[in-house]
Amino acid sequence: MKEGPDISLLAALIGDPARSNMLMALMSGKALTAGELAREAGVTIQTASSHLGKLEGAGLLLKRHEGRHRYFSIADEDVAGVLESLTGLAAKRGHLRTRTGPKDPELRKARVCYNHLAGEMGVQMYDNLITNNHIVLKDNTPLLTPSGKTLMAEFGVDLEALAKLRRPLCKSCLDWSARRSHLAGALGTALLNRFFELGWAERLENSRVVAFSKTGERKFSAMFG
Amino acid sequence: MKEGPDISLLAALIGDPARSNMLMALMSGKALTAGELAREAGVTIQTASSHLGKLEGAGLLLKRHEGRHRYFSIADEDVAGVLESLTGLAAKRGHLRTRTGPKDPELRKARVCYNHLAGEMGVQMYDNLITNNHIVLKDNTPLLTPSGKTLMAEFGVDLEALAKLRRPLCKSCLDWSARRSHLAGALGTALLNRFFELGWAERLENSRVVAFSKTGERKFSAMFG
DNA sequence: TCCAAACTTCGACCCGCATCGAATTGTCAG
DNA sequence: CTGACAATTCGATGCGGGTCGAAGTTTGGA
Repeated sequence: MKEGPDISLLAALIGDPARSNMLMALMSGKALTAGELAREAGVTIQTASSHLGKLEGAGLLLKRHEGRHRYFSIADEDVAGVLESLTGLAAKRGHLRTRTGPKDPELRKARVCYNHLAGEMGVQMYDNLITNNHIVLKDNTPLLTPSGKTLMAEFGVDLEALAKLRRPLCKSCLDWSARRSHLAGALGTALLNRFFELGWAERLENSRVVAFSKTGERKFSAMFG
Repeated sequence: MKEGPDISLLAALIGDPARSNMLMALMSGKALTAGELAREAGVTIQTASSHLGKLEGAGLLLKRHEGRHRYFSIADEDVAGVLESLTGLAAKRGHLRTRTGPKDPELRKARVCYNHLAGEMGVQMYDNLITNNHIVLKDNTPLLTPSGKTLMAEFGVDLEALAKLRRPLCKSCLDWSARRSHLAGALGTALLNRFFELGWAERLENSRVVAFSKTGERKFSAMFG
């Protein structure tokens, strides 16, 4: 009967409100300091430090020293995937947070998921890439076709640089708001960064919202609509 | 900051060892009584009843009355998906249960995942269906092609009956042991049941192991190898 | 060298909840 | 109706762990 991995350790870790708040804050993809995460979770810095130590010990977070700051970030995309799938189930079951902010509609439209674009616009882009045969799915992992590679090169994405990274180029990630998939992986990250570079969009402070400008959204639609 | 669903409730629910043991036992796909689940989790029946009430209240389990027994089962495939993804992460992080039984190799080879075939043979079957173009992936959801439909009909799967169900015909599910996808959904369930009907395999008591006979495995390989 | 800021460690408190005993309800068999 | 079994409810207990105050450690700046 006692077969397989033990999920209770990980789930209990995620199950504490202070820790889950920190994890959700880190789903913005940014690395945050212990102090920022403490404010985010609404606890003192001592408590936060204890939590962060446990999360790091379990392999859910990475810690990076920088001067007298300690920056924490989500360990990898597997962790991000588990958090998004849990978020999806919670949304479906109606377990919403008590204070739903006014930014909820913007979040559903376009937000950062760890390090790539999620929300309606993320799903739209992913669908468009597939229907235009720029990406094909093979055993659940998206693959860039030759036509996709030329498109990315024209758009200013350095595919050779991406290939040198250890990360997989393409991954799919389930969207909790749209309940559809969007593009993750190194390419997903590169595309989102390119949107920022081109001035199509910018990140709202202290939020996961990705705010597209009028012209930015028009160009996005022209390319992926 | 307080945006999106609250995952801490669900995660805390899964995070208790007794409850996670029950959930893992129910991942066999069978409906189990409160007493069986209590034995499985190693707690008294009163404690189990309390846990099961909470799990049902949160929408993770379904309760069915039958005489003086109450049968519990996983609520739906979304819940099963979250549990499998958590299991995958736990396995990768090495959070194994204390007492790993001798059946571990058999589990990795072929096991039941909620109600369909998982493990190496499950992945093998899924890969074969895709490479032979019996299933194509469209936006992460597998679709049965015409050639796939004739194959299933020849194999004795009543596709019309499956279409009448509310469940999606095909879904993909991430495998914690192989870290690849296998086939879930109504078709995945139907195929596994057909293997049992044909005598190719049978379930080991009190376990998720699917034991193929020699001839059963040979025929399976001839079809999906 | 001294101080301030960021963080960690230690220790104590205390709330929450898992756990089980006892009693209650419901169901089946005779 | 009675006894046996399955499960729920209630109440009491006890432990684990989240929380924060205070002290200690590391780093940066003056």
